[in-house]
Amino acid sequence: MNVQTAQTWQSVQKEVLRRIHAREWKLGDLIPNEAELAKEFGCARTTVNRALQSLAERGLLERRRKAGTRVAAQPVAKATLNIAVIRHEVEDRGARYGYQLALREVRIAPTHISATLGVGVKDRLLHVMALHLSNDAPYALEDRWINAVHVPDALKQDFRSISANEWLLQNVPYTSGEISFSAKPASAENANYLNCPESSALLAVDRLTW
Amino acid sequence: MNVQTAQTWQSVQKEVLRRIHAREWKLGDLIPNEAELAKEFGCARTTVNRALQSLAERGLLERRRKAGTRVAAQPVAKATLNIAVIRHEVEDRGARYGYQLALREVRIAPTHISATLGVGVKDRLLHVMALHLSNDAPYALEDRWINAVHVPDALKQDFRSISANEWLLQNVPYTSGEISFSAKPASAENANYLNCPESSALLAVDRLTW
DNA sequence: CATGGTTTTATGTTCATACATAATAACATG
DNA sequence: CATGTTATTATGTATGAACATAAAACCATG
Repeated sequence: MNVQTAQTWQSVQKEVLRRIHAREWKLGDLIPNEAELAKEFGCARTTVNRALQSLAERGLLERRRKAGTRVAAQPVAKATLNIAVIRHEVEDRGARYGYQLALREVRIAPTHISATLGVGVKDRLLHVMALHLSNDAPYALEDRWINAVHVPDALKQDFRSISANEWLLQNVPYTSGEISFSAKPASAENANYLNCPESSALLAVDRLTW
Repeated sequence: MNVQTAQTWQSVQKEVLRRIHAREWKLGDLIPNEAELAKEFGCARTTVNRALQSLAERGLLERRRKAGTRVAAQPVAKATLNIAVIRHEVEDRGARYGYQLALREVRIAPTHISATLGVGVKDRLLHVMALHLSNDAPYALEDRWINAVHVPDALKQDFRSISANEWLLQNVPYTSGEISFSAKPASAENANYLNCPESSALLAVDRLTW
């Protein structure tokens, strides 16, 4: 009953982490309940609760009422990645940012787009394509479909001086979405915009946001 | 002073989110302090604190002692992505998983590797290359350098039946790291292992974990 | 022995209070 | 007027007590 003093929830968390790493508590193991840990650490249960909850959010612990807390059997590493505005991405590297609108139209979307967005095949969407430049060299091609029903203000924007990427982030802070990464060879159209050889390896970031 | 009842920290969070989205609080705005919000919502400051802290973690609010809380001027969208074991990735898609060790050696790493890992140029690292198969087709090529100083047990593993990916996750739960995505054309070596044309577009996931 | 209700238990959350801490603002002092 | 010192203030955190809730375990009843 290794009583310690000066407990903050971070220090409790640190100790719990240590035990997991040191394999005192192995993967899948049930760990002592909050009350016991509180007694051992000499702090309030609330404090232990805060520490464990935070670790559960990170995916290192799995907690269920009544069942108790166990070390995640399969510690799904959760990474948080910061999705920045493309302009900042470029500027943070010390490069000069440039922006160029390539296309802006309101039209019926291709079926695979309307299906993914969950809109009717006949619904009109705002379609914007633009080039982001880093030191005048093509950096990224933005190809975006915006549902005008949810973002009516977007129709008023011409996106000639500000990118949809940045405008949306400033005007429609979103809270949830999906992202997927893939690598694709450059299509003829891509190659044209990006000024690169056809079928070069491109990083495609598909986003879906609400 | 819109007093409400039945406040949970989630409901407070929801209301704060609503105000941000409704632009009652605009980007960069200073919002009322915890005590005021608590009074308005008719709950304890602790509850408001919990709600705001969680939103700050998500990157929607910026908080500084004494300075107060403001809506993030640049709402850096933070996405949490789950890094699964490759085997599960494959199996979750209903495919048959296969694994094949291609190379296992202990050697001095190339300078760009040792530099990134922050080890001496003469330090010996465990180098493992392996192929992950999905329905017998090459799915991913794992190219891994392990610092034997930090993970001595890895030297005892031959990685012939379990991948380094999975073994490490099970035996060395890590807590922090970096990930970067990029697209690369397949090198001759890659193409050989993955059984694909040279210079096809590959998604490269560079990880650095402690 | 299946089934449904009841108890038990571990986590989830709220609250009031108290004190800690960082950072700004106000002030004083040379 | 620059510079260092001292309040002031908003967030950060700990605590014990209380009640909520989900889920497992137990038990009775047909």
